[in-house]
Amino acid sequence: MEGQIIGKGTWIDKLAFELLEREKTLGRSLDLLRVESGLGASGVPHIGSLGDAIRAYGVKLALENFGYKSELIAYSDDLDGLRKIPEGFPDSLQEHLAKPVSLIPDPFGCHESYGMHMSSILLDGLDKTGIAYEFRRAIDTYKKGLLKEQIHIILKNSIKIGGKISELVGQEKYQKFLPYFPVCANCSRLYTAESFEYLESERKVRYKCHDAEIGSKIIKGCGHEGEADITKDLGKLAWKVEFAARWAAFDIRFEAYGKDIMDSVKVNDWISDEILNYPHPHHVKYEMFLDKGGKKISKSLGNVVTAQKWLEFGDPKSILLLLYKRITGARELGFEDIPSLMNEYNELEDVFFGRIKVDNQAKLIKSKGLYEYVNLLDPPKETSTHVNYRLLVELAKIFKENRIERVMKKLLDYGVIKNPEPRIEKLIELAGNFADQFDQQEKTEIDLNDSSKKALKTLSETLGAEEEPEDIQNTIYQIAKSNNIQPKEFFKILYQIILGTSRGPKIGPFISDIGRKQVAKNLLEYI
RNA sequence: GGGUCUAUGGCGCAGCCAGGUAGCGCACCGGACUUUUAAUCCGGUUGUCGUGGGUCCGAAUCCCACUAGACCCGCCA
Repeated sequence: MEGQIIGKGTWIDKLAFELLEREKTLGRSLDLLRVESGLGASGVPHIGSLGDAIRAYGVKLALENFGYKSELIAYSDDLDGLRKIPEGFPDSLQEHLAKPVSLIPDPFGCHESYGMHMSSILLDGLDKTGIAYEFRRAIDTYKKGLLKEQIHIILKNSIKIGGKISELVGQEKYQKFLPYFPVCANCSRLYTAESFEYLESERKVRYKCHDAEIGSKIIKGCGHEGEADITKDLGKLAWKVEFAARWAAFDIRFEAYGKDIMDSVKVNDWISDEILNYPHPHHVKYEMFLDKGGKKISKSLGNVVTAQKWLEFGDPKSILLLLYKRITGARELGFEDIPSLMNEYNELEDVFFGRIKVDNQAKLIKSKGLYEYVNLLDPPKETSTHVNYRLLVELAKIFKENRIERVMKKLLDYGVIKNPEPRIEKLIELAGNFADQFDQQEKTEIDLNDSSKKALKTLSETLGAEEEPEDIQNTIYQIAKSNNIQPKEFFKILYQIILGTSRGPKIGPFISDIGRKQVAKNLLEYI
């Protein structure tokens, strides 16, 4: 049990600490420690993309907690070319393939470009989770020439770089071409224009626009040959070298990355250190989120885990908890994780306020720290009323009409809560959405013979009249018997009609909860 | 070809990244309640932590090797 605890005891603190140690060794200024997150702007931003920024923000918080000034740059890669049309997007985008996403009109017409449409979805996710950032865009960065010095140095060293890329990651391409893609002056496509010569004194690249293979598709080039001025004309560095240019230009000290771009980071680190003479930022690698096993079949939009969709079922803290609880490990992710995350947050809160005892001191501190990060280091002063999310889902399944009111009443009856609160209303709404979307019961065919119909009729009539709720259970039993139906069968039929399942809560009190008259009407529909 | 991750009760998983009595959900068993089922509540069973080494007073946790599976890169971003 030795070794002192760093900061708040989480991996975030450890990471920030390592970063600081490294910066001190490098002897760089500690006045402002910038962290960066790259936001893809070509695909629909899912929770993994959001994770990159949220985690970087965690590091920023940790640095501030250590007493340093820090800032998160959210950089939208909106000069990237569109490589394929995302699911659910119109085919009209076909003609824009390979063009920079910020030059493609928004197919939904609500933003200035396709790229901004995508970025705004992500930024909205950040806003909703309470992440503060400074937004920068690739297109502005290049237009303003913020990277021009770095581009120049990189292109001057392109032969050395091409060789190194081949050595580090086995990609031969940049031994033949420059790691710079001009936007073709004729057809505005990006990847089709291959640059092959750098005219150093003029700061221009010579390029030719020809067919390029992107994914499994061939994109036709227009055959245009031209020169592009790297300080003025639109174009961008290849990803293998672009990060480095950005790090150096923006003075970035930390950037997390997913394992899919591991190779790019390896190359960029080298470029940064050796070519641009800017010690690369501190990194942490994270695993990608995977679909739940077997869930890949359906690529419908409903299966893409976006922050917006997540927030229909869980609160922002559940997203933060998901991303802050750990960084290592491959993870299969789906909306079905929301209930346990919602409950886990409550547990953490109990630990934080000392309502759950944790013996291990290190673990106690870590749990408390995690709670603080999930609250963006501004934890509530007092604990809130906890309601188990799964219980809410169960109740929401039963009460579909006037849901909030009725579930709230049940919670009061159960003694789970003392008073109705707006916060609980919100929870019921979330759990209700979850129940509606995911907890669909298997629909069973209801097989009714004449005697069951007769029994249902009798029951319906009885329920329609005034009756003591306590007797309903008994009445049902009697009706079944007098119609020569196994009570077991009759109860099953009732559950199928009322709930769409073959089982359920004790039916007498349940029927009075829903309302006898309502059930009576319901039953009639089956006769 | 290169790389990363994963392996923990019957099933699904947490715990591992900062070593200190192996946990949760489902399932299962018992009890309470119920003139049936179920639900609910209370209690309980379930493990050589993939294999083999190593470090340590102490390893699910750290290190090395191996086995199996998943994923990523080798287009592009």
